Amino acid sequence: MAATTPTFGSPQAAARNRESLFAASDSRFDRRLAKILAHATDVFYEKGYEGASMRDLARHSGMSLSGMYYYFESKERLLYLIQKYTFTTIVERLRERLKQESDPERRIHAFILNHVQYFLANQKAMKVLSHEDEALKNGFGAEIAALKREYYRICLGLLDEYKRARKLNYSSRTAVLSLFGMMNWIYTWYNPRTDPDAEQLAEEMGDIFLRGISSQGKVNRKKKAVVN
Amino acid sequence: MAATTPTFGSPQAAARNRESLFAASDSRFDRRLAKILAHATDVFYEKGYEGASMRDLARHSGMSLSGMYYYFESKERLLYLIQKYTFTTIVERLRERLKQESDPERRIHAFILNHVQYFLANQKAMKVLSHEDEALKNGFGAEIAALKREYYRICLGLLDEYKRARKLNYSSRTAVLSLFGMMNWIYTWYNPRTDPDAEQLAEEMGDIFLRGISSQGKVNRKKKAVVN
DNA sequence: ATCTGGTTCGAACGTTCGTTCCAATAATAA
DNA sequence: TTATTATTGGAACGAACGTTCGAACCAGAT
Repeated sequence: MAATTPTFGSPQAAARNRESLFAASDSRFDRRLAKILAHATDVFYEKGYEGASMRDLARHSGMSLSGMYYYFESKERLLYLIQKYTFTTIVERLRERLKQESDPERRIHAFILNHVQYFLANQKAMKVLSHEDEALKNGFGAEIAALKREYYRICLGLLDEYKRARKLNYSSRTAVLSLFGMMNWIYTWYNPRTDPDAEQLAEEMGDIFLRGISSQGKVNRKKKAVVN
Repeated sequence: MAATTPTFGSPQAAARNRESLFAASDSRFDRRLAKILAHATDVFYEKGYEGASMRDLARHSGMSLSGMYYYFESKERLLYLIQKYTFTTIVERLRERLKQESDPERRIHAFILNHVQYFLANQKAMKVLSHEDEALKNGFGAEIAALKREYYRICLGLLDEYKRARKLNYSSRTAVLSLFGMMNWIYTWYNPRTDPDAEQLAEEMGDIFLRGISSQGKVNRKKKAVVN
């Protein structure tokens, strides 16, 4: 219940970040909050949600421990704000990209490119989103879970489209989740100095995945040619 | 240094689990330790390493808090023992399976089947291994990291074999890590009541992956046939 | 100069953390 | 039985945790 109807330490702070989601960081308050979220993302990235203390977060934000509570009511809500913003943004961008593509195969490529690009451009936030999946309880957790389900369903829809258009028959669920696994695992191994950039990585993964789901039956042992 | 030359609370406990790795759970001590590890795996699975307290672990083991320290010197070492045992076992089983396969494609399938089967049969331990990757520091962490590298290299070798045998040219590194992503992500979504069993899941993922890396160029838009 | 509302922080609250000490108990050997 | 060793747990340690409180500070308006 504290999750759905939170009591804020200060009435000014309360009215602000309740619904604004600080997306439009206009006011002084919103701008400062956005900076705190950015620093908190760094700390969560390095120490994990449980491992990071409010004192760590305060120190990295250049603010006192108690001062933090002027901007959010609890550590849990801080994580929630980070995850919600990150997820909302990636879904937003995806929707814009999908508007411009109609071919089922290209739409899947667009999905993958969007995910990988955003993932690498915001690696820390995306790790916090992927890794701290179970950290939020009750209301907070439910809201993020809903966003996740929405994102999942978009991808599922793309794969169903593609399956119908090509008359294939794979399990869309297994395919979606395998694809998510490929992409979300990136944060555990990616090294920007030695590994390919976002566009190339998206292409490699996209090729593996699309070829993987695109033919019936087992792997052919001989070379193939177009017959029709 | 505490990691490489640990001091045990009790001299009896010290000599035991130092090198035995409790694999051969013969003595009373080893059997009890194995049970504690099993219960601790459950708790780490549900609450994470940082989120699980020694008091949680003790309660689930039906033992007093201080009694736990007779079996291991620290919470960190407890996680280390779980991870080391799990990883050692999966590598062991893999080596046995690979002995029986010589065809490069079948060897990759064997790798995937081994991983997925063990993953689903020991889902909790495998989540603790995958998810709590950065929890161990210094000596403990280095040892697990070495096992991980070994496992990675085995898979890399299999993909290189396959690439040479089929005269393909994908990036083995990206391929390995994509495959690991697919498989290790399972713990975030798998539902034994509704999702396919290990053999079928391994087959689906194996098919996606192998077809994905098996052809050159882009996805063909037409049907294919064997010509040679 | 005073007032007002937004912003900051030092100090402290009560709780929980991992770990230790040491006495008590159970098992085994003599 | 007694002597010895292996195992257990109650109580406590100091440190760290998330959160709260109230006083202080700062800006801009009056």
